[in-house]
Amino acid sequence: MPRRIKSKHQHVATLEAELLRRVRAHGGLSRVQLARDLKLAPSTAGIYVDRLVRAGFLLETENAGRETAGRPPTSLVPNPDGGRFIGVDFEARNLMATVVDFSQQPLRQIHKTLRPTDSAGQILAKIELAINEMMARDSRPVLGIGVGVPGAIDPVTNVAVHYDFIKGWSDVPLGERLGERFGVPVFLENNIRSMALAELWFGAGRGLRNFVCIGIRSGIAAGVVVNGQLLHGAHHRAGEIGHWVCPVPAELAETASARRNGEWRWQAGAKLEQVASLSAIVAAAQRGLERRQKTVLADVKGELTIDDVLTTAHDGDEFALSLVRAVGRVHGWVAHQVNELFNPEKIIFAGPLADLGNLFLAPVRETARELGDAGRNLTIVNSTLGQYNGAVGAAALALHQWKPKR
Amino acid sequence: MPRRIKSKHQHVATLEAELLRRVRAHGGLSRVQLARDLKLAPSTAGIYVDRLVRAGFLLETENAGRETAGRPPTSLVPNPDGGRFIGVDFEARNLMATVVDFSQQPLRQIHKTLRPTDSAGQILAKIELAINEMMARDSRPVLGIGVGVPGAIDPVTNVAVHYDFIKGWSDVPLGERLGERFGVPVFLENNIRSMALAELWFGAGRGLRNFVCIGIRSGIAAGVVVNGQLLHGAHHRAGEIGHWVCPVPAELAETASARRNGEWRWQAGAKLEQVASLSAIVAAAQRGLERRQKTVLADVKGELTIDDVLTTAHDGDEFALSLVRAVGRVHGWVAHQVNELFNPEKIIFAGPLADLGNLFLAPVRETARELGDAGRNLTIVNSTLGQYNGAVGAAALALHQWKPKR
DNA sequence: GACAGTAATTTCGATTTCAAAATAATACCC
DNA sequence: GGGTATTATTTTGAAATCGAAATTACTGTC
Repeated sequence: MPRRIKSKHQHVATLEAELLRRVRAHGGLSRVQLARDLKLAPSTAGIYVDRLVRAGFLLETENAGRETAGRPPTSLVPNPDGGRFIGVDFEARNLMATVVDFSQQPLRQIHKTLRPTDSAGQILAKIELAINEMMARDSRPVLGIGVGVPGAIDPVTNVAVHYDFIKGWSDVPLGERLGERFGVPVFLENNIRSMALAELWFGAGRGLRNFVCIGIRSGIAAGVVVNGQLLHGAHHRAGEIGHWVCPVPAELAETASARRNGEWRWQAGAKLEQVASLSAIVAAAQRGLERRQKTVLADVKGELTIDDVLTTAHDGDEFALSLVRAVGRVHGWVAHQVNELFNPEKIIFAGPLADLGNLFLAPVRETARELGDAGRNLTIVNSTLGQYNGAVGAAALALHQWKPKR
Repeated sequence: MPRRIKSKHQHVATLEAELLRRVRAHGGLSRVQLARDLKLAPSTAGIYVDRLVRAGFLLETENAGRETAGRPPTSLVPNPDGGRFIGVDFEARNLMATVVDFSQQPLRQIHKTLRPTDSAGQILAKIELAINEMMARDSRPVLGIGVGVPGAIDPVTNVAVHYDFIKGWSDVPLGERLGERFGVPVFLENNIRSMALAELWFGAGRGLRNFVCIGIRSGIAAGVVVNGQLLHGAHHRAGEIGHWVCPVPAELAETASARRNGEWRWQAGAKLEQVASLSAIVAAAQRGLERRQKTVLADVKGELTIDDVLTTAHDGDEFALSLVRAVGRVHGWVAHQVNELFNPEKIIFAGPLADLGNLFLAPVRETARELGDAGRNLTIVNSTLGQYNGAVGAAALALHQWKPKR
């Protein structure tokens, strides 16, 4: 399907950007391989590559010992000194930022804590502060900034539309504001979707064209990649499975009567976020403590946090483990439903639960297998990208959307 | 994003096909409007349109009284005499076929009944018979054949991979076979997806870029349109929500104990197809009769059919109605889940239940609204295309995929 | 070490597509 | 009825891209 681009010059820049993307994704390509990949004539690929080499975005490298006959290809790699990109990822509690060089190697990463009481303005200030820190101390120019924003965004106007958990976070013209402040292009994306991009380019989704990344943090959402592209939906709200109505395992039920029978239960209007998110786990743990469950969590001083529950589970506490397993079973159901609807190659779980490894993953897989035959074709894995996941994805977003000037 | 096509000539044909698609979708466009739509220079659009007019695929028409200043545009319409396309749609019980002219006006439609005992070979023969009937009696050449196939297909090799309800229906090289027999290009698509295409081009999905069509027949599946394109998934199995694990309303529960409390219930492993498909309705009705439910269905002689239940519901029988409403509630839940995940502009229900109108739709909408706030942005409708839905979609598939020879 | 074989890249018109300017066909105003 | 504004289409020369034919830089063989 041909998709034409407005002006001829814009089109040229788009093609150059596409070449850069390929080279980054698959380091060490030759002109001919690029031509084949992008369905260009070899001569055309040559013209563009030469231009990019001359502009300092690509480097020609010697390639190591070769076996085959024929003129050896000249391998191309992105020039690390081509420029830098900054990625920021935040939600209600945390802000992560990273800088990467032109070959997408991370240079530096920082983490800032946000207070739940911070206003939109204060958070904006902290974002700008973080970006400032990342810009400093380097001769290579910053070419773009990517931001993973919680809640809904409008990628056309680059406005952050709304997020429940920050006061006054409505219609924030984030793109415009940062663009003016720093004088470089700014790219926004929803934050679970930028995590999915990180998986697509660096993580478990590398090389795949169809996968789903499910992020479990305070809320739950999915980033869906179809044909190598992120799914946005009609109003950029695709993937909000936190509002899915789901079954509730006994361990996570709120009322005593619901806990009584061991089976899963349909509870009118039970939302996935209220059943199987990090905050739901904390709430369930607290209910357990009120019931005087036998658990080392009882010794925790002060407010119970999700880290308490997860480390306790990791150390083998039976109660904490039972919560993790129950949540895993719910997400096994989620994986099954998602698999039947999308038929992806892989489902990737991201967030602190994924860091627990098999403690979380085993019940997910087991439940998914019980529910569907198709489960056998499906790979379910934990993300291994860690907590800078979203920031790296945001930086990569900027890097991929950016186009060389002509 | 530029997508380049192999050979230059193939690309030209692709562009011509794209122009034809636009003109058909939006009859009466001018050269300039086409150029704007496809982001071509007006001069380029002119060249291609001229070629298509000369080839007899487009007609220039006088346009009626105009108001605005400026040179009036010359409207373009597809030439009905450009050729014909045949569409076939079948599942275990029925086969529908249609011919449409080049402007996608249906010329003739036929319906054949299939026996559950028919073998793959017999069904193949009936398909060829139906196509033969559609080819006859017309001077305009048949340019392509589209087939809506039940079960999984491989659109690359044009092989029908598998379908449970026809004996021996595995790896049928349908595309190759029909192509050799009739000497024209053959295009395959899964059944429900061709219904979604019909909605996209002629029905409730016209002009939309994101919607979901849910087909309720013997099984249940969804055809998902994202950015104006059908979703296929990694193994062409996307949309198989018939295997979703869903809640079960009391009216549809199988066991007496499950029926006891009025609430919905989570039943381990209850699959949507076993709960809320046409066959599930018949089964639930039969269970009701065994319980000696008061209903006019008790008077039906012979095997109970889905038509019996639906007409009885339409006539106001309280028991039959309760089944329809319960199924409607389940699909309200389905609509909610689909909406949260895809964020489509519309959800369209197709199949015999949709023909019941509000009897079915009201409980769907009510449940969807109860479950999610987002439901307010969402339009849920019944298909109005009737039973030739799939066949028309298959014909349109051929028409849209077909490219003029150069 | 010359020579064939092979694959990558470059060269060289030819074709496609573009942007901008010129032309055509209408409505509206006086 | 003639001039002006407006929009659609066509013309025109230039830029992008192509396909095929050199050319280049290797490996392997005698």
